[in-house]
Amino acid sequence: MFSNSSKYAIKAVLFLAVNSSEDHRIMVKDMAEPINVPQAYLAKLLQELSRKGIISSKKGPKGGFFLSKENSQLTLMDVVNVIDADDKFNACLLSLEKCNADKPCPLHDLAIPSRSKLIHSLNQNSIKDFSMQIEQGKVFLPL
Amino acid sequence: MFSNSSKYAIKAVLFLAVNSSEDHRIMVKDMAEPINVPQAYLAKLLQELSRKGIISSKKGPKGGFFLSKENSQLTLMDVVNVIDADDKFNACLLSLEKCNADKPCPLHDLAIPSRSKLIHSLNQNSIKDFSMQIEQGKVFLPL
DNA sequence: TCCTAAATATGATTTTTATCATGTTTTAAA
DNA sequence: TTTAAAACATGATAAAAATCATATTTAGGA
Repeated sequence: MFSNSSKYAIKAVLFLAVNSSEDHRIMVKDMAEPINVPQAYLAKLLQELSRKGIISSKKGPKGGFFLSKENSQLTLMDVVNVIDADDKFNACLLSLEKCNADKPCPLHDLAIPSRSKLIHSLNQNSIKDFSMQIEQGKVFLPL
Repeated sequence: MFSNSSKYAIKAVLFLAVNSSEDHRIMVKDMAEPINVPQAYLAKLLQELSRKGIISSKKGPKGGFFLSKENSQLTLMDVVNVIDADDKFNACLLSLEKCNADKPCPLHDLAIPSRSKLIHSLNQNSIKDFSMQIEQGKVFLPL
């Protein structure tokens, strides 16, 4: 479903949402282990997310990564779209070009309703929404 | 969701379900183009499916691949499991080892109900069931 | 100002997945 | 019994994804 990189990105963003702030930045080396992602790979990912405006960063001593107010209003779909193709979620399960509601492939009607809820949630809920769920103990980050 | 190989395998099996029979076998070269899969790659895949007992084959002139009665009673999950890991569908969307109903990750409750219908259908409906749907014009194979 | 700590940029390596190529075995039919 | 058409087996190559390494830039603090 998600590429490895996307999973890492989601984990990193949620970790920042819960643990960082404008004036409490977090360094790569301090989040790599907690979220269980290879440090060098994570560094590269965070840099890309930063370049694309999904997360914020500050260089130099006392620097690190964090989420701005604006950042945390973005959705997880925004995060995923940095890495995976935009149409990933709309593509036919069998990758058939001509598959659509009129001429559905054998898996179409099983796949579409299945995914629609997930897609909707990824698109509607902000990162902030997710971090609130975490803080309320409704969901967990055993990352 | 599915690996490329799994998609190819599903397409090939459904094609055989609709177009082949015990005494009308189909050669690799005659199905590669219709289902839009590289011939050499398809050959390798079909051989693996055959070895694992998912499809049947006959060597030599007038040989080819086909589905036996028993083959067509198998499910698409059986097909997919030849190639992808068995637990692919139960794995957490974020690949978190400790994610479960008691301590769900932020995507858990979105993912599980989402996938359950698909998984159920892949497990319950036989290949024959799918080929009947195709023959009844309910779904299509614009492969 | 200078040193050091951090992100940044870039590229190399490894691993996995997908694809291609080629020789071997089986079997129907001439 | 010979030939040729098919699957079968195995390995080589290519492409993509994941991972690692290293030099550069920025900025805080002594």
